[in-house]
Amino acid sequence: MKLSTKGRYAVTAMLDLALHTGKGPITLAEVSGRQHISLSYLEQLFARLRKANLVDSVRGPGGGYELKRPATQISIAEVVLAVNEPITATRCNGKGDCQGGDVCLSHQLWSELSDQIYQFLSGITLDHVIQRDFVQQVAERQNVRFREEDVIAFG
Amino acid sequence: MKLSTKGRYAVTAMLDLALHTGKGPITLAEVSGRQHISLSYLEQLFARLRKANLVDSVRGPGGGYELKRPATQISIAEVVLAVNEPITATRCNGKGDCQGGDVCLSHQLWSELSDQIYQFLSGITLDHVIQRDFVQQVAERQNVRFREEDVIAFG
DNA sequence: CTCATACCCGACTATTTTAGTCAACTTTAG
DNA sequence: CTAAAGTTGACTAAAATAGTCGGGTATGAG
Repeated sequence: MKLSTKGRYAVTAMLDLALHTGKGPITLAEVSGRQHISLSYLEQLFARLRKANLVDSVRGPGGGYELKRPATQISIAEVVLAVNEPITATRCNGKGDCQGGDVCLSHQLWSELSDQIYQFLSGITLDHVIQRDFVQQVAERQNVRFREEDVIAFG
Repeated sequence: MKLSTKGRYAVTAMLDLALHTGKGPITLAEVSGRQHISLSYLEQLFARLRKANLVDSVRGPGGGYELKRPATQISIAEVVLAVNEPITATRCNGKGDCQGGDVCLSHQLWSELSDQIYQFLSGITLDHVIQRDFVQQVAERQNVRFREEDVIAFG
């Protein structure tokens, strides 16, 4: 699992699509304008998103992209994986280069952790993020108290 | 929040330290040998880990590094943050460059998500990773917690 | 039909990050 | 003193990131 600005751009763009569903295809130009991501870079990202079956493309005038599945059915993990090369284990690529259990320990530990992060992000859909943000804004408007949930949830 | 090979190296090295506590300081040469990370690169990483108060250094012969706090008190999030520059928001760095709420939406959305990942990794300590079964439990607990929040927020 | 719109694709490039090298220096145990 | 170890800074090669450019191709509106 890898999280970088690249994944962030992809997720942001997908969230933009999710926020504007139901009005037909969205052009990348619109996304570019709204989210300030260069059009050409978006084209690269969406080429991968399309290959990963996360979006459908409609060519020609009036065309654009739309989510292939509803926002409730697309996880953040899927989006991030779609645009990122799988992380390489640099040495001992599972081939058996490394002798002794101790040497492979690092990869084992990391892969253990990486799995957990993946599982976590698999549980968050595009819809979750949009709704959370909405809640946040409403809460802000109502001048509700400080973010107590975080303390409760993760303390 | 950013996850790359750099963070992985740092976490791996810290796990190595955690696995060898109680026998005095560990030299970077040892870590390098065991985890196959170049000594010079480890030096760079540990310079940051030291500044972040995650490790203590002992100079001179017989010296090395040791965890500043017990492995149960150091989270993965701390380690990753220590070695990574904070992720930049590229445009509209909170200064107010961007007019209109719509423009800043992307950053809001991402920061929302980034927070969640950070909270998740804050809940995992070095010790948790070493005791593998524990990781599973923590992750499960937090996953459930996250979904519950959504339901509550919505309901 | 045709033309503008929008996706599609590959090559190229600048910048940043990653990963590592090298050399000089400081501290300190023996 | 001397050798072992951390400390620091300058440097660099390779890769990833974040684009740009320029030409395609499909297609719906006129």
